[in-house]
Amino acid sequence: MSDQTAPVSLEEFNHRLAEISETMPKRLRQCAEFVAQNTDRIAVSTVAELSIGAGVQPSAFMRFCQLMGFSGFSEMQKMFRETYAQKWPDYATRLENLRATGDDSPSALLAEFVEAGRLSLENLASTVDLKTLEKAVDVLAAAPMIHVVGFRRAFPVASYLSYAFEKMDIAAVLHDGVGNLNPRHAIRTGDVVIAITFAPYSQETIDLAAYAHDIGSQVVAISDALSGPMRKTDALMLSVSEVDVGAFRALSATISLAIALAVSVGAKRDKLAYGK
Amino acid sequence: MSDQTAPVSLEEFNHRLAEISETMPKRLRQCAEFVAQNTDRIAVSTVAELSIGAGVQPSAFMRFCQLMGFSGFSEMQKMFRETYAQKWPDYATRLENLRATGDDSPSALLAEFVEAGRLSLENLASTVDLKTLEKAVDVLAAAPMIHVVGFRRAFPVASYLSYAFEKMDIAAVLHDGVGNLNPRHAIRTGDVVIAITFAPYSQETIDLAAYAHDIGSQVVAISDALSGPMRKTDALMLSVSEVDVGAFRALSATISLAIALAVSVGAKRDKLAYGK
DNA sequence: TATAAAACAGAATAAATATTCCATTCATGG
DNA sequence: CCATGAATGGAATATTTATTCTGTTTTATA
Repeated sequence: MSDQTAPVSLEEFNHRLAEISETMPKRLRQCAEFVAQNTDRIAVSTVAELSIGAGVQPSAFMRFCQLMGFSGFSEMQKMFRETYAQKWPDYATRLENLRATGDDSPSALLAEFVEAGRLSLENLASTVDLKTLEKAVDVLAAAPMIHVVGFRRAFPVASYLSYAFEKMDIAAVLHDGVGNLNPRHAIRTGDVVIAITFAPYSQETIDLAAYAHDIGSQVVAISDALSGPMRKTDALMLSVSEVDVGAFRALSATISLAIALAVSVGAKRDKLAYGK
Repeated sequence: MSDQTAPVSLEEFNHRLAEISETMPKRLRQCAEFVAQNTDRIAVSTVAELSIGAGVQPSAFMRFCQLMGFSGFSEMQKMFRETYAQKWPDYATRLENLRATGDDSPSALLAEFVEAGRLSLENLASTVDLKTLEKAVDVLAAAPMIHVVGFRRAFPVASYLSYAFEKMDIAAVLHDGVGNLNPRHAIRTGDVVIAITFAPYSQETIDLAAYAHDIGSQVVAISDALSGPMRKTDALMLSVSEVDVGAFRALSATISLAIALAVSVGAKRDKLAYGK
C-alpha cells in the first residue's frame, strides 16, 4: 500500500498515474496502461472485468489500486463514480427540448448542429495526432512567412487563421482568390503553406500545395481524411472528422484545431524569442 | 413482471417510462419520477442508493425494474452501463491526457479550445432566444436579397454564411471590404442585412447596419451581448456568449448558430415554394 | 550461480449487493 | 362495512463481487 493520500479528482489521478507508472512491475504496468486507455470504464466495471481487460489476475489489479493510493478497488471506483455524476448537467434535457418542436424548425436544426459540433469536438480530442500537431507548430514557428489557403467551406477556417496570425504579429498571407491572380509567385522557398481542404477537394488549394512542395516548402494540411490528394505533397496532415447535419457541417472541430494551432505557434515564437 | 421485452436503448427506455408511469401505483411512480430525473446515476449506483433517493424500499425499486420489462435491477443497470460506455467514449480522459503535457503545449491549448467550444455550445443550447431566431428565419426567408457583413473575427462567420446561402441558391452578398468600396449602395429597401460583430465592435459593420435601418431594411444581428451598438438599429438580436481561451475564442457556438440559421432559411424557402 | 526479496496466480474468504418471500397495510367493489 | 386483491415494507436469502492469503515463480543482487 502506498503511504500517499488517495487522489480525489481525475486530474490528481492522472498525474499520479503518469508519475509512478514508470517504476511499476510488469503486471501492474499492464494495469496502468489499461486504465489510462479505458478510464471511462472504471466507474461501471468490476475488478474481474477490468483485470481481464488488462490481462492480469484480480489480485494484481488490487495491488495496482493500492499503489495508486486507494485502500482498494471499491474506493477507487467510488472516486470515478463521483466525478462522473458531476459531468451531466441538464444539457441533455435542454437539447431534447430544442429538438421537440419539429423536424426542420430552427430550434431543432440548431439542436442538431450543436450536438454535431459537440460530437466533432469530442472526436477531435481523441483522434488528433499530437506528434504531427507538434511538428506542425515547430515548422510554422520557424517559418519566415506563412501562407494560408482554403476555399469554399474551408475559407472561414483560413480567414480565421489569418486573423489570429495577424493579431499575434506573425507574418501570414491569406490567399483568398480575389482577382484570380496567380498566387504562387508569392511563395518562396522556406515559407510554409497551411492548406485547408475537404472533399470534394478544391483544385486551387491542391495546386498551390503541390507547387509549394515542388519548390521545397513544407505544407501543413488540415483536411477530413488522412489520405486524399494532399498525400503527394508530403504534408503534415492534420485530419479532422466533422459530423454532418444534412449537407452541412458546423466546422467546430476544424476551427478549434486551427485556432489551437495558431496560438501554439504564437506561444512557440515567444519562447524562441526569449530564448535568444 | 411485464410481458413485454426489455428496452435496449435509452430512447426505448424513456418511451416505455412515459408510457406506463401514468398507471403505476404510488411507490412505483416515485421510482419512475426519480429515475426520469436522475437517469445518469443509474449506471453507477446500487439499488439501495437509488431506492433511498426515490424514497422507497429496495423491493419496491425491484418491482419497478420488472415493470419496465427487465428481469431485475442488474439487467436494467447493465443496459445503462452499456449505453454509457458509448456516450462516454473516454472523451474526458483524452482531454485530461491532452492537458497533462504542459501549459502552452499544442495539445494543452487544443484541449482548452475543445472544452471552451463544448461549453459554448452547451450554453448556446440553453440560452438562445427561440422567438427571435424564428422571427429572423421568417424575415430572411422572405428577403429578396440577403447582405452579410462581418469583419475581423466575425469574418469567418460571415463567409460561412455566404457559402451556405450560395450552396442553397439563396441570393446573398458577402460584404468583404475588398477595394474599400462603399457597399451601402448595393442595399435596397426590403433587403435584409445580417450583421455579425463582437466587442470591440467594428465601425464598418455598425455603419452598414445603421444605414440599412435608415432605408427601412430589417437587420439581423449576431453578437456577443444583447446590448451594444446594434440596439439602435432595431435589429433582431441573436446573442451568443463564447468562452474565451486567452485572447481568442473558438467560434464554435457562433458558427453553429449561423449555419442553423442559414439552413433554416433554406428549409423555410423550400416550404414556401412548395406551398405556392 | 546462490540467495533474498519482490511479484505473482489462484484459490479461499469476506463483504456488499441484489433478489425473493411473506406478513401487513391499503384500496376497491360489492 | 366486509371481503378480496393489490401494494407495500422489511427481513431473509442468494448471488455477485471485492479482498486477502498462501504457495510458487520471477527478478535482482552479490
